[in-house]
Amino acid sequence: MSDSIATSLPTRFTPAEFEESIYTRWEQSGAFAPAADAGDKPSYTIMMPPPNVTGVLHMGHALNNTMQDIVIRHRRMAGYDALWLPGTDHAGIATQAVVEKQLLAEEGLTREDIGRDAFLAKVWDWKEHHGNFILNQLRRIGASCDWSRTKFTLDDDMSKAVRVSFVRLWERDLIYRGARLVNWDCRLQTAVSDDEIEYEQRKGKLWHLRYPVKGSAEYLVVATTRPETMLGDTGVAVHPDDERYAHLIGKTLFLPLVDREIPVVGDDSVDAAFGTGAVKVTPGHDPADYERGKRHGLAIINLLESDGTLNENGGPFAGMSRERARKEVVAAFEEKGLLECIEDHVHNVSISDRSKTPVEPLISEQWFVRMEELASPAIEAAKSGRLQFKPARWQKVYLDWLENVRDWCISRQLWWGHRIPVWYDEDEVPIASVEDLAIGAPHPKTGKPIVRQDDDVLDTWASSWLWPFATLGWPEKTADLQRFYPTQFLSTARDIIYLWVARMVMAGYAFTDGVSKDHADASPVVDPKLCFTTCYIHANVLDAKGKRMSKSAGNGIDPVAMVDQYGADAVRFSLMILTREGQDVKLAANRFELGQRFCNKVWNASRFVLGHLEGDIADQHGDALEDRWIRARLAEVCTEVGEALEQYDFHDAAMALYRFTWDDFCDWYVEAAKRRIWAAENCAPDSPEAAAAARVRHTLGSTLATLLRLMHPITPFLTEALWSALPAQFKNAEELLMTAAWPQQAGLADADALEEFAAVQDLVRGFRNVKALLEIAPSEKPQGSLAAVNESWRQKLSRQTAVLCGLSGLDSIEVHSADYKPQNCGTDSTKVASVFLPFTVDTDPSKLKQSLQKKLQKVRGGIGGIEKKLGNERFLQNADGEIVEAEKLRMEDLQQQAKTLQENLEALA
RNA sequence: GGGCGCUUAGCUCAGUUGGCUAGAGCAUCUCGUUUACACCGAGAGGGUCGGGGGUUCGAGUCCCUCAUCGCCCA
Repeated sequence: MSDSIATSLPTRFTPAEFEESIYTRWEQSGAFAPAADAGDKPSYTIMMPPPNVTGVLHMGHALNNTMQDIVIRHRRMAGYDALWLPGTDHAGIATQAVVEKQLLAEEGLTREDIGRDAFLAKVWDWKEHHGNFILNQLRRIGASCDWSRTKFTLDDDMSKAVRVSFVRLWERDLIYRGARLVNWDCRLQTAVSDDEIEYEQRKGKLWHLRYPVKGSAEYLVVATTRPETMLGDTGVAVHPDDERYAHLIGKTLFLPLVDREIPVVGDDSVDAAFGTGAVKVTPGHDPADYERGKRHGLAIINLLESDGTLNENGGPFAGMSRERARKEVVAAFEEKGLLECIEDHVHNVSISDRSKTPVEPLISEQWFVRMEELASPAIEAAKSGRLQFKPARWQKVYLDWLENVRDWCISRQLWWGHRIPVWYDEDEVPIASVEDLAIGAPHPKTGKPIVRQDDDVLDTWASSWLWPFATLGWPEKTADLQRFYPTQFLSTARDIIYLWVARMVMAGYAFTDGVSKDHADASPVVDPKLCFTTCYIHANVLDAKGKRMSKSAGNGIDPVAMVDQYGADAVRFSLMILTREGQDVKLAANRFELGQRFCNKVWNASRFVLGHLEGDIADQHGDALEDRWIRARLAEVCTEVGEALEQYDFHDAAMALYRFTWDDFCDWYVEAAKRRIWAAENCAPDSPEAAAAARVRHTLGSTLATLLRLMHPITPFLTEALWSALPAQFKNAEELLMTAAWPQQAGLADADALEEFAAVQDLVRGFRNVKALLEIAPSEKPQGSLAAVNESWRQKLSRQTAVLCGLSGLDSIEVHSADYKPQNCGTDSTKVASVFLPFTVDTDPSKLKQSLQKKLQKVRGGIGGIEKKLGNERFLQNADGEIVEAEKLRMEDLQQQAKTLQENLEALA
């Protein structure tokens, strides 16, 4: 190797020294953004799922964004007008909570203390300072998104989009205000949706309470996990078929402590086997009871203030916290002799995702969106196959939710977010408006003066469901919208299929009529309102024990720390190899060594190649078997990787590259190529050896160049660094690999070369194996010989003695025909030939014998299996002709091998 | 209660529509520092594919059932 490259490239890949400058080069080249003029390129768009603006990059983000980056890099190279648009969402509850906490800690103030406007100014201030943190982290993993189009869900144009969407739904009468039992987060004092709730198994108690029956000495005993809610009971339900209580249905009970008379009703929903079989009904504070109450016309009593303390309906317990009221209520029952017993009980508690406190079902006034009508085109899109899920099974999850969709509570009692664009006149008549309505201005419908705007804000999802098109300028018919909508690929986590994926699809159909351009000149758009055609549901990243990584459990692995330690390419490549489609990935930090080793291997193989590209390089390929073989393999791997990426099979693409690079290129081709390169070192520049070496260099260089292109989407930094060291003749004037062309056809299909070189590999393994078994030192170069099974192979192998010698570590090889039977030799046999190495004086053939016997046994086992098949009439009748033929051929091979193994063993004896 | 997924070598996982003697990486053992790489090279050992039943000429693969673990919905 010449000194200049050898000394300029370190022997190990040191990603930290390259990554930053390479990222800067990419960014400064402008290649992250689609070209100003796309010509007739078809567009390919990915909208990045916007992380929370408060967020910190975790492994799930790293995995998801790596996949998106791979897709967009591949499409960009493959000639698409490729846009990957990044952004963040304003994460109403989370962000408000962060700033409230800070405000309290630093100034001892609550948001109410400083007022709405001042508080919002503080949140914006926080966002300006911290809001880009997670996006900057994405740069570290190499994300090639178009930062110039970065969006935030509270940007002015996004806010406009939210208002327009709200007003359009309003005009279609799909928005209504109603009293509903909602999940109330008492800490954050807002409604949260069903989807923002986690269920946690907790140990609790089951209190058995006695309710006296009116006009009788009897008690009806109810069991409850929440005794304090009895203050809001308006009935007791039993199963109509439950004989224990049949006589009580229709009777009246005295509700203790509050002296209310409540009825006993029969209801099918009661599980007679649970508790006492009698259920207290609290329609104001339990969803199931709410339904029961509706069926039986029971009153709804609300017991709670918005902070979770009991209100005046709590009677003597008013003003107490839920916890205190529970103790006091139980004590009161005990005192009156109405507490039957207390059981231990494990039950599910609903926990608010955001505050991690138990939610209270609470009756309150909220805004809702009617979903049924919006859901139907989204259902149809999936059923017709226009919307594809990958893995496909997630379609069922999507459809299940849409087909049973419930109305969406879109109001949140927060300040940070899109304030609901509804104004009221003095009679509380509401009206929605895109433009602000001034206080005192006439109500557009009633003409009476507007007195106030609704205080609440919209659920964050009510802005992110517009993400695929609002980010492109909707509702304006912008050039971007026409150019990049609809999008092609959405990659996200399974737990937001409902929250986000389904709603985006609905929004696409509800709002994007006629916005996309006619793509007929490029890729025809089948469904111009379908916001993406493929929804990829990525794996969950688990810790080494299979538990979900979470901040609270402290078992997360910080992707940025992993990038620091192993390099971004190693992290990316490892994730892709480890993550099989549809399969969660268990991760420990040391798993990234896999990618690190691979990157180092690529680095060093490239060092070797680049070091030898400083000599004369021919403009023609080498013409040896191994040259033809590596080109044939390159053609195969090129097809494999291209197809895998088009189908979003990231694991398959990474695996194909790993196999080709390590096994084929490094272990076989480069090793084989050394022979001719070194042979030329002592020859004149015009010698045949020098000419051969120049052609080998061409094949080495061009193979590496193509390999770098193929690898670039997965390991962009490494390949870009190596690309810049590659001589111009291999680069086709493409200075930046990131924007270089994807190889459509590389290498050269050559079935003969594949078969012949596979035979050479078998023989090399045979020689190496015998050499090891005879305990010949690797540095020793004995003289070998081989006996080909037939004349055709004898001739072919005669031409490959040089490469066989070089790879097997032999001095020379004699090629004989099948009848060649040397004495005192160690042997092995392959499909096409037996190999022989002479014993030395102190050879102990016992290991060799053992090995041959074992192999013979295995081969005979195989023969037995096939004999059984071929001897079976029904196999011959039923199996495909091709299969039968293949079995017969295999049989011949195995019998040939058994025969030579047998003979070779006898020769040893 | 309903649905989905996992179970293959010591560990982590691949195994297309059923059809080579079930593969890889890590770990283990032996040998080696040969001018790209010890984050390396060569060789080796290691699995009755969770249990049972069925369909079939043939099952890791399809069907039934049981078990285990995990996730989602109610």
